[in-house]
Amino acid sequence: VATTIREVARAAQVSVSTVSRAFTTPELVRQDTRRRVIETAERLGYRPNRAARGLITGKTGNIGAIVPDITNPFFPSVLRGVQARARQTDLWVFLADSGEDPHAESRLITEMAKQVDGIVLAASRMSAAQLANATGTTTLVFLNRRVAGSPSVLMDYIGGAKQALDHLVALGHRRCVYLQGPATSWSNRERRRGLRLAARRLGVDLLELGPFAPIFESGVHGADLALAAGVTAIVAYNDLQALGVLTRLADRGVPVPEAMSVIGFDDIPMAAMTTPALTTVALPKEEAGRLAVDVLLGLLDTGDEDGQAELPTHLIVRASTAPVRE
Amino acid sequence: VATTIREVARAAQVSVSTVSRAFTTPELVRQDTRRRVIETAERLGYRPNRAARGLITGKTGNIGAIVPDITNPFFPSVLRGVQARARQTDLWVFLADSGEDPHAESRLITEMAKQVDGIVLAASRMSAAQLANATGTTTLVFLNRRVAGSPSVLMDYIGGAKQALDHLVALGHRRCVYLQGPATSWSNRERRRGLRLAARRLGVDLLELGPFAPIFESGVHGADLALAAGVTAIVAYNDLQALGVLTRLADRGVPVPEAMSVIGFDDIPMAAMTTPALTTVALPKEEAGRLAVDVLLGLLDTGDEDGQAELPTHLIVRASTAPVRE
DNA sequence: ATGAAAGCGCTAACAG
DNA sequence: CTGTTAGCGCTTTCAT
Repeated sequence: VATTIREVARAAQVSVSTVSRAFTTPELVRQDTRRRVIETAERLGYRPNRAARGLITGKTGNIGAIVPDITNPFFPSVLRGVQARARQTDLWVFLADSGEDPHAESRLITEMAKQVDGIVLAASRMSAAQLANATGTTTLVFLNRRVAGSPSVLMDYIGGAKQALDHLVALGHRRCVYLQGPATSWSNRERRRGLRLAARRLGVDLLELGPFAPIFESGVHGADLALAAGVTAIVAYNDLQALGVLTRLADRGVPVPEAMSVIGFDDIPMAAMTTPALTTVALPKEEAGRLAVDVLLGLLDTGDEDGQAELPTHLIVRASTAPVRE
Repeated sequence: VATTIREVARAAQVSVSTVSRAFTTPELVRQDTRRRVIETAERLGYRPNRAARGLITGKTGNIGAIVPDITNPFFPSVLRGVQARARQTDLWVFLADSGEDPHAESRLITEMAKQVDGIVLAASRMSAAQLANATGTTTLVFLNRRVAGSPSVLMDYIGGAKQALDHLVALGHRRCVYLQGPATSWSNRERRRGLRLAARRLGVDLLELGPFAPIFESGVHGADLALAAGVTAIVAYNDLQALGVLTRLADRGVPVPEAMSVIGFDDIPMAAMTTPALTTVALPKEEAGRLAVDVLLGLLDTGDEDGQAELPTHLIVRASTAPVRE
């Protein structure tokens, strides 16, 4: 039913190789021949079969994107970046959701490996051992996780955490709590590290709670804990948690930002839409997705291990933070 | 680098055909031979090359999923359903985001067609002409759009709209506004139709505003319009819009639900997390995604045009609706 | 029950 | 610049 290269060749009065060349290495075909071929192909509705091509070139023209939870608003943004950049290079992206399960994640990689040129692995939750095992099956680019010897796209959480605490200190806060994310999350460890560093430098009391799942409900949970701890500010692992904090605080009649300041990480769309709007460390989500594909492409083309790219982050001050009350 | 069927054949002392059969038609291979083959394959880490297989069987083992905007929380839920069901059948899913652009959507279909067995097209924004053109390139299953002669997974918006208005009327509301979604959206037309039907039957004044994009900002915009129109209740095209309404109303000092009732459609995760929590017509998003894949699979297997499946919807009453004030 | 051989649609030497 | 030929890894007749 689909037009093949042979039919085009016959119709255009050339050999199949010429048709093939007209598409893959046009500079090797005489101008007018090429035009004739392309026109004929167009007319016949010919589209090269990528599977057949891949069989011989060894490249599939596909990449994979694996995320822990597609319903976490952070990841759709990343995926949009991945997908947009892939489309520009005529690459297609296989989507997979590991459901926050490291084991499922590792299985997905193995099974996907055969039909992709590489995989963008977002916020991998795998253990070091699983990681070592997965590396090697196919070209992997990590997003939001640093892995020794593997290319990755990172974000400057140390800087972001510093900005968050500087902001809080400028407002007079001295006692804050950090609501942790998943224990398996590299970003959580990194954000915590940044917070600790800054807290020590600034002489701020930093209490760490958790780990918690990166979801709204954890914030609801954590808010009560923070309240009991008597702090004046809460830094959440991500915006989803922070939103949960906001809701719980409102329910308990604690005015934000008057009685408690709240900061998140991510800057998901909803962060700007709540009342009060959320102060948060904004992350370049789409850009990270695009960059991850670039890194992958670079790796495939030149084989150079570009190592780790780190993207800047910046605090967006909205309405959920204010000077500490006397 | 990857193990091929030939190596397995040699190692297991059989021909390649036997290895092939052991995987695809095990009943044609003697028990012990099969076991030996499978074991050898396992040991060698052999995984059949799907592209090569597809070349000859004509099936790729891939399906496509196209959504208008992956950052709209409705779609990640659908995608999760699609992906989960696909994985159960050892199918892989290509993801594409059309960016709400009908033209891009139609191009994506054509380009994707060659490498998939079928496509789940969520909330297609294409015109009837573009639709007619796209049908036929590959097997298409529509989700949230009725297309004559094409299989689709629909939701009962008529029923949902009825529930919403019944609820409003029970609370004493007589004048409401409907904030429309995109003009190109079938769900918008359908929800509007359901609302009109119910309004007529119940003797409710229904004012229609829009069309608007299915985003938060449209709700902000629409809230002012609704206020000026002097209604007591707002039904938004979707939860994102409804959230915008809530925010704007709060900013303008209009208490919800005391001075205005607000209802959305979708039941995105955020709907339960706002203050007040949003009353909304819940849609079976994941289920729809799974069902779409089932329909697609059925179509591919048996070729039967199952026609249109319609999933039930139900109103979830939360805190954004209340009796109209005297 | 198993093997040999013929391709699926395409690209990549290798000749001219 | 273009054509011929040999496969890529696999499934599927057709024999045996």
